[in-house]
Amino acid sequence: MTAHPGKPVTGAYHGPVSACVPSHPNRRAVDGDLGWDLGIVFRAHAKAARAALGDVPGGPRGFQVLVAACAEQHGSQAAIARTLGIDRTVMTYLLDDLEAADLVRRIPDPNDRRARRLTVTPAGHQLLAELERRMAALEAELLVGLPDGERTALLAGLRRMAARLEAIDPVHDRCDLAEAVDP
Amino acid sequence: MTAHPGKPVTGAYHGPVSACVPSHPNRRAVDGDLGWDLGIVFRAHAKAARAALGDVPGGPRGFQVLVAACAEQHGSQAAIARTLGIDRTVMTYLLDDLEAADLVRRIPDPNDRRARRLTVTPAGHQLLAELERRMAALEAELLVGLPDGERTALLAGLRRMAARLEAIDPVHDRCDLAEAVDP
DNA sequence: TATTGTTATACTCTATAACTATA
DNA sequence: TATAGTTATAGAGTATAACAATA
Repeated sequence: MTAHPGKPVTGAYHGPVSACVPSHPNRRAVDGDLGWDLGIVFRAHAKAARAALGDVPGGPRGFQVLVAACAEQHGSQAAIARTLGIDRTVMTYLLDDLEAADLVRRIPDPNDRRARRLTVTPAGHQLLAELERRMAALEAELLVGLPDGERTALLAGLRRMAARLEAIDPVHDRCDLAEAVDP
Repeated sequence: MTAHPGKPVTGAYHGPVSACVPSHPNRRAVDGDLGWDLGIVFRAHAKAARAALGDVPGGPRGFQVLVAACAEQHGSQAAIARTLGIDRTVMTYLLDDLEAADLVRRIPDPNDRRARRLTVTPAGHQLLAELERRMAALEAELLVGLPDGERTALLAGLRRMAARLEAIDPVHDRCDLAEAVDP
């Protein structure tokens, strides 16, 4: 079972840009305080996801690994770790638990005896289907209250933004944006 | 100076809803994988913010406290901690550093001898102005590439969503959404 | 020499509880 | 009894470096 990590993104933070704070009188409502709203929405999603995936071995990251292992059939640990932007040492702990729960299996790569290919077990596929239902429900629940038009606009905007950010600087080391910000 | 916290939200995580992974062939592009995109955008902002606010005593949270203390003039530590959703023990460490840097001051509340009111020093105000410039630049930089229409739609959608989530369950303990998600 | 996967260690942040002093 | 603020302790999570096996 190991002692390892599991769930990242613990909790609070992120910053209001305007000189005031949400629900405060002199808050600048128009400028769309990206950082603050983003933080609220992100944390709401993260918290709901943690709750919904609580029984999955590595929590949300275990789920991610499951998803990625399913998508990249027989990818190596390292490949999948890179895809997800998680450290390979963390991947080891994660897989220890996922494998112990019979959700994935590490199979020696015949072509490269250093590597191990990941396979999702039948139980893994079954759980994955269940988890995706949960996540879809969760997402729908989060978006309740947004008119259809706004909802699609929001999702489209987020997708485009995410795509651009990924293009600039894939997953892990993302350090470019800082330079653009200079006194 | 203390040993204290500082920067939360360390790094990776958050989950793709679809059975696949970004930039992977069989990814469902239309459903707008909220969790995944949200994670990318959030982390990009968080990382840029950490870099931009690196010299501020508590990092992004120090900035937040500064902002809140400025908005809620002479609010008590506890009040501001509640506003920001940070623990009062963390607030202590944060303020130790902010006060040591002469950015805020703890002034005994004459009406309640247990409480201390926070005041932003002149140096604090000056720094705050500078930081807000940086944060605005950062936000603009993040949104580059989004057509004007999409940008306002995205910000509006985020704001509405955040407002609703805040109404459901203010800042800290946000545990309702989980119930809506049931097999 | 570089890479895959593993393990061990140290460090950072957070959560909890205990304590003082007021109310 | 409850609250404001502080302090100390233990825990979860991360990052780093070192290692063995292979390329």
